[in-house]
Amino acid sequence: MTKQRELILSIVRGSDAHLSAEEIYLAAREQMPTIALATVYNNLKYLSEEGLIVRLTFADQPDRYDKMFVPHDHMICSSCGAIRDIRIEGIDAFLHDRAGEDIASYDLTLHYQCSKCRQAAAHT
Amino acid sequence: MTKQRELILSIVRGSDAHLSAEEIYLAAREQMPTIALATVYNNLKYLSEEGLIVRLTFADQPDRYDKMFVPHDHMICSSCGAIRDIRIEGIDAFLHDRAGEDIASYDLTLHYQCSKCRQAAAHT
DNA sequence: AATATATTTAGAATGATTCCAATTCTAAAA
DNA sequence: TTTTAGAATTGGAATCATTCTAAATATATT
Repeated sequence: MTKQRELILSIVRGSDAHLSAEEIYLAAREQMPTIALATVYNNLKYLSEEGLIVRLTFADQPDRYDKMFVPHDHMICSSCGAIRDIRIEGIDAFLHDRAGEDIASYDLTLHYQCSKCRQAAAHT
Repeated sequence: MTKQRELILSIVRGSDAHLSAEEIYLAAREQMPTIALATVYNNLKYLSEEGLIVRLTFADQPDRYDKMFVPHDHMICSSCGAIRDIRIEGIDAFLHDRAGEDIASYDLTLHYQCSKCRQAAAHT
C-alpha cells in the first residue's frame, strides 16, 4: 500500500460528499503537493475494483466515488445536480425477488427537485 | 421537423437495440450520406429533452438511446456489457411509496452475468 | 544489498460530446 | 411567390474526463 493510495482512500473515506476524481486530486495535493492526477485515477480504479470504494456514474458529470460503508442509493436534483444518499428499505430483497435472474448488484438513482431549487423556482 | 430529425427519430424507434450516437450516425448515413455527426448529437439531445426518446448512461460506455414505448429498466452483463430490457412489476409504486420525496423519475440498472458469458466462464 | 515487481509521474493520446461560425433550410408574412 | 427571420445543418475545432505510455522511483522479496 503506497502512501498515495492510502491518502486517496482516506480522502474518500473521510468525506460525505460524492467526490469526483478532480476534487480528490485537489484534496490530495494539499497533503502531497507532488501527487499526479494519473495516480489519483489509477488508484480510484484500483480501489473500486477491489471493492474498497464504489464508483458512481451519472449523466453529464464526471464519475464520483463513494465510501459506501452502509448500502444505499442516490437521489440527484434535476435542477442543480446535487447528490444525496437515500436508503430504501427492502429494495434489495424486492429486486432479487422479481428480477428472475441472479443479480450481482444494481444502481438506482432517483431524480427529483431538492428543497433549495424548489424554493428558488417558487418565487420566480 | 427536418428530414434529419425525422430520420434519427425513426432509427431509434425502429431498433430494439440500445443504440449509441455513433451507431445511429452510421445507420443514418445509409439513407442520408451527407448527414453530420454533430446533427445526430444535436437531435438526440433535442429528442431526449422533448421526451420523445430516452438517453441512457452506463459506466464505461457512450450514452445510448431508447425509444421506451413501454416503461422498463435495464440489465447489463458485467462481462460483455450487453444490455437487456427488464420489467419489474410494481417498482414504480414501490419507489414512490418509500422515497419520502416527490420523485420525478428514476434510473435502475441491474448488473448480472448473461447466459452466454456464464457458459463461456463455465468451461474454462 | 540485489532483484523483481508494482507504482508513480508527466505528458501525450483517446473518445465522446459540445461548441462555433458559416451556410442552408423552413415556415410564416407580406 | 418573394422576403425575411429564426431554426437547423455542416465540418471542423475545442473541450473534458479518462487512459495510455515510457521512464523513473518505490516497495517488497530473496
